[in-house]
Amino acid sequence: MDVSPDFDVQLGRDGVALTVRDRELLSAIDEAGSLNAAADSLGRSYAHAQRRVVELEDAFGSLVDRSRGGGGGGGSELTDRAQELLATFDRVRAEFAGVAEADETVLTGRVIDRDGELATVETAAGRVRAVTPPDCTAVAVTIRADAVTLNRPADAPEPGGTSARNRFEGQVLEVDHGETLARVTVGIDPELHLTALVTVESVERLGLDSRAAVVATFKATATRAVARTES
Amino acid sequence: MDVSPDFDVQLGRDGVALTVRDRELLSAIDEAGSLNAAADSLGRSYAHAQRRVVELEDAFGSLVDRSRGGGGGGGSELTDRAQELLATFDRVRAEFAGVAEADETVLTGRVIDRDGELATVETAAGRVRAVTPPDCTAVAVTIRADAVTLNRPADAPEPGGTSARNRFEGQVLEVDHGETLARVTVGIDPELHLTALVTVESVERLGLDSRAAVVATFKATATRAVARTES
DNA sequence: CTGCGTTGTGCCATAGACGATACAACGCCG
DNA sequence: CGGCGTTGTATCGTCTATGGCACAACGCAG
Repeated sequence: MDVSPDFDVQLGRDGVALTVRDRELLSAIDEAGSLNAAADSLGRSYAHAQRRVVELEDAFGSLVDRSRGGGGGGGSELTDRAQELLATFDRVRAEFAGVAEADETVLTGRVIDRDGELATVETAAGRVRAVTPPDCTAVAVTIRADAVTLNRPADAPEPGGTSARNRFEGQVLEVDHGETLARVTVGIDPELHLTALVTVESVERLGLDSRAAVVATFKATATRAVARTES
Repeated sequence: MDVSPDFDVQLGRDGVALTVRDRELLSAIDEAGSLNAAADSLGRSYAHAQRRVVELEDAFGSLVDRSRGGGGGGGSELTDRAQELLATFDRVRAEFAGVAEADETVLTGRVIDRDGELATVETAAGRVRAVTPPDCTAVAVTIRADAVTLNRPADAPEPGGTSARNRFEGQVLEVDHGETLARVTVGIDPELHLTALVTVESVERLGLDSRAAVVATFKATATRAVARTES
């Protein structure tokens, strides 16, 4: 189904959420040097922008040093705390964007063992360890392509020596070259393809031609299962 | 700064976004067997719920089989497509939730080489390969704890044999045991701590006691950089 | 044929977010 | 001392999402 995952990021605190809209406002204040000019450059009303800044400061602490009167009539600039908030916002947003874009492999299976948040899921392709919500046995397991590491069979880490709890042997079926990133489809099983996102450089270094043997590994903590309605 | 990242998931199509609110509505229809009872059980108005279903179907295709008249007055049930949409929604939401919860390590540095989306960033602790937006040199690199794999030094994969492009040697500084998951802080440098989220079982299997030597690896494609305002 | 509970539709009310406008307060500067 | 551009504040109007309500259409059960 061709739907596109999308998201809105927020940084919450004291029940107030700093949204992308607020991020734009603070950023504009930083550039314009005054709340008034910032609201104007964004095509927003000064009144609302001013109120919003006060609301945000109630929750997040001092964000904008404002002064009125004086040379040029006054002005405003961001505090260090506000700069830090903006940086955090951008980082979080980038992380979410990465997830929204990422290809993913979905396996269906059943929980055969559980230990707290972690479960072992029996799937058509074998057993997968994944973070799993409580009280469900029929699950769908999602494996993000950027979480899958590919290894040459000879150099693949011993299962006992790595924290990557999931390990599948397979062969390269297809390499979808991008400019610097490549999407590699690994056949684990006639029924199961696993997609990995790796650099083109890795493709060349590992010799990931079609039919090359590879070992795919991924961490249990990067793998999420969700309850599946039995149909 | 104690802010909590939060998010709203949506599945977009044809300019219409299926939100968490819509997910609740569809789910309630599935359980209640009628649009009327569903709206009622959610404390929402039937009129709006009905209109919303039509809006969604305009964009996503047939979602609810509705019939009026007949035994019991009629009723509604979800189509397979709707069930599939709900499952997709849950999977995406779980992925985002994982990101929102995850601890992360932030490194600041400068881009010293760039090849399309990928860049090499020079940081205090060494060079990191990360997905990087265009046109920026001062960046902050985010490494999610669930993307970091820990290896015993003896079993660590050869840099040439794995697609994990980032590799740091260090020693365990602290292990924060949870029930089944543990947050391991690895000292790479006096200045740099890297946090990894691994299973408790891995902690025991790898013997991750304090001061144990480990090799931390993570993929470039799972590492995001964002522009940083030079201060 | 009537009753009943459903879907479908239209119209109005309400609440929240936001813009528009007006005006006071401030403080340097000529 | 007055001008100027800023911040601060109040009030009103608009837009959008949503709830409330009324009523028609439907189709089986009795």
